[in-house]
Amino acid sequence: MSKKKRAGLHDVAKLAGVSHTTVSRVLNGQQYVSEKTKLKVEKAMLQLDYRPNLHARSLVTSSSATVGILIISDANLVGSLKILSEVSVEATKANFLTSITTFDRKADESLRHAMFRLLDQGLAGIVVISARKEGLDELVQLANGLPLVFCKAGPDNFGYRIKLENEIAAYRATHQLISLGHKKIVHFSGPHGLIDSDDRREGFERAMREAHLEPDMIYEGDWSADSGYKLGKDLISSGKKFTAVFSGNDKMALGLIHALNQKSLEVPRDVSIVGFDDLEESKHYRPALTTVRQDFSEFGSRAIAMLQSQMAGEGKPNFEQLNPELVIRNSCDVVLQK
Amino acid sequence: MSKKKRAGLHDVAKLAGVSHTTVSRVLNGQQYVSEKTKLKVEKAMLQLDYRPNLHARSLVTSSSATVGILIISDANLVGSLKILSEVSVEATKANFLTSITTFDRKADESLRHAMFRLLDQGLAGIVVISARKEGLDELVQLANGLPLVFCKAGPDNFGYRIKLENEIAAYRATHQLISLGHKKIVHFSGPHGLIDSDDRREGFERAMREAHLEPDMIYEGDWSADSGYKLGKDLISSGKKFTAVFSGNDKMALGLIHALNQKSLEVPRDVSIVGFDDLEESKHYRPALTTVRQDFSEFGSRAIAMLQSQMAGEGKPNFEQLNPELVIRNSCDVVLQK
DNA sequence: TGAACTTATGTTAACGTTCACATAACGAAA
DNA sequence: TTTCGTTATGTGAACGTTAACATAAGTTCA
Repeated sequence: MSKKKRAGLHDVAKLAGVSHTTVSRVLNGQQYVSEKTKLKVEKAMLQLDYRPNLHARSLVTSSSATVGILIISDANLVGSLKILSEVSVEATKANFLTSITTFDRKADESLRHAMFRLLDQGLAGIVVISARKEGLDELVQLANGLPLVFCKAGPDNFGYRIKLENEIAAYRATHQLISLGHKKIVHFSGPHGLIDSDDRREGFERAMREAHLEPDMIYEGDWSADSGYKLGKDLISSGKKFTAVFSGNDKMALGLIHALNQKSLEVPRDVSIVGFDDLEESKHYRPALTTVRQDFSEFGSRAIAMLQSQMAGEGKPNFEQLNPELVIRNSCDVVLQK
Repeated sequence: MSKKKRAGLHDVAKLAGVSHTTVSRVLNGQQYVSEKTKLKVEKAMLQLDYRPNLHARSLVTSSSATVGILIISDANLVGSLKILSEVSVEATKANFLTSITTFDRKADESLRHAMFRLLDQGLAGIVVISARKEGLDELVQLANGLPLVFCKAGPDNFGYRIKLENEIAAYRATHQLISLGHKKIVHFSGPHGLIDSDDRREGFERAMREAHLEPDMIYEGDWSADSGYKLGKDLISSGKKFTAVFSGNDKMALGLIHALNQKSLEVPRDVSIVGFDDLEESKHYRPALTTVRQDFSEFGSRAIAMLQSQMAGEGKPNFEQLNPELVIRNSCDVVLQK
């Protein structure tokens, strides 16, 4: 319960018998400090348990070594949180602090306002994590040159963005089904407007068209297993013929399997299914799910690297895509005559 | 690309024809400002697009309206991230900013060091999210009176803590199995030392003992479906007799079901299972899982409320527990003679 | 009428840094 | 020796706020 005030540069300086500027120089590892005084100062710092006052530093330099993260929340919050965590860890490694703020599109607050929360802190850069691109242009303007990186969705004309190659992955997943002989293929998509949903749907459509199949059976869910279940029931009761489903994510695929099973339809005997995400547990579904593995692990390091390259003024906008991989398991089979 | 410097209090003051102190008073909504000048000042602020410099403010008040969140990462990162998100949202509602830092017990960094990252920022309070209690006492000391709240694990003698009633929930889950006539009940626990694992194991043991059953079949996993699968295979090949399993979480239960199915054992016909968590998808497992629902939704608001009560100096340490609920579905059945 | 509050505003000094600039000490080159 | 460059250190002014204190103007009341 020491009521003593924290030691400042001046206190250290006095103890070490030097000027506060010299202490500052030692603190920032600048040149032109003799080894001898450096040692003296460091000893004094230790002795006084000195810790620099970041606010004072930021005030004078008008920027703190902090990266801000703006999470625009949507259906798939967990995914965004994983990216958040990644970014935060990498930021720490690069000696940045992390400040976050969440924006909920349903809340009665403007995105502008949320962005100001970050901007007011005088940050070194901002990472925006969003699944929709609406309103994101405004952020670029507001940032006004401050280093900025978008994860997942981002404005079309803005260079610094990181996303998965959803379209290609979905193309491959669909193609897998087609190459097994399926022709009546259904797609369960995520909510309209989410970049993941849209990209995957487009990949599906492209694969179908290339095979001269009509991509006309598309059902929209909300990523939840519940919605997959509901969509499955709808699909079955619609009486439409289909032999395979490409689900926009694994959880909806699980719900679908449930719905199928309730009508005594088995996977892959009656219906083949490909999912998307490769959740840790997807291999334990019944049957084990063929799916697309997403690798979030590089989001963080790439985001920070992009931020740093902007800080260094290196320019070079680079649009990075991360490459998912198809994992073949038991939920698909060659098509039977029906 | 306006190269103009941001307007400060002085600029606003000059434009409004008052002193910067008056502007400061308007800014902070203090009394003793006439309506007339208040309007003048507000107009000037708007005109100059004034935004206060938080660093300058923090420097003089030596505290920023920011809550820090320290996440101590472990096996169940997703759970911690959900709490993080909750806390952050509630903090924003209460007009706090949020600064986070992650600490990985496996990294070659000390917990001390991670805590200093937050402490150095001169925060208004800190929320610690940890699944293990090791090393947490030190944090209380380091905080040195700064408002502090622990989510999940916390030092035994520290008042401000929020956790689920894991022990009671596990007791009920186990009791459910016992009341269906099961006697040979296995428990799949999470990693030793995690507060969730330990509490659930204790609840299991208490229920067993009260029913005069020996809680001697306890297997330790790591929360993953993979580990549940592996444990399931081990259990089966051990040849031990059992009719029910209380799994420490739903994912391990899923892995277990997988392992059981591979040996042509069906749930609940051959083995009854109760899980823990009630994941959104657990009702779509095959069979739908009887499990314990965890409600994280109050973690955030309670944590912030606790922080605020400490800031206000209200004292009153209160140890809050959140109450989970048993959800009965199809994975349990009365015991058959075996 | 003026003493004593209350309300409204201004003056000035912190807060703990960094940074531009001035200066001191010390060799090396002339 | 003088002069000059390099290295080492100190001085003092910012940075943009808040807060203690001083002062001015109004209002109440004896």
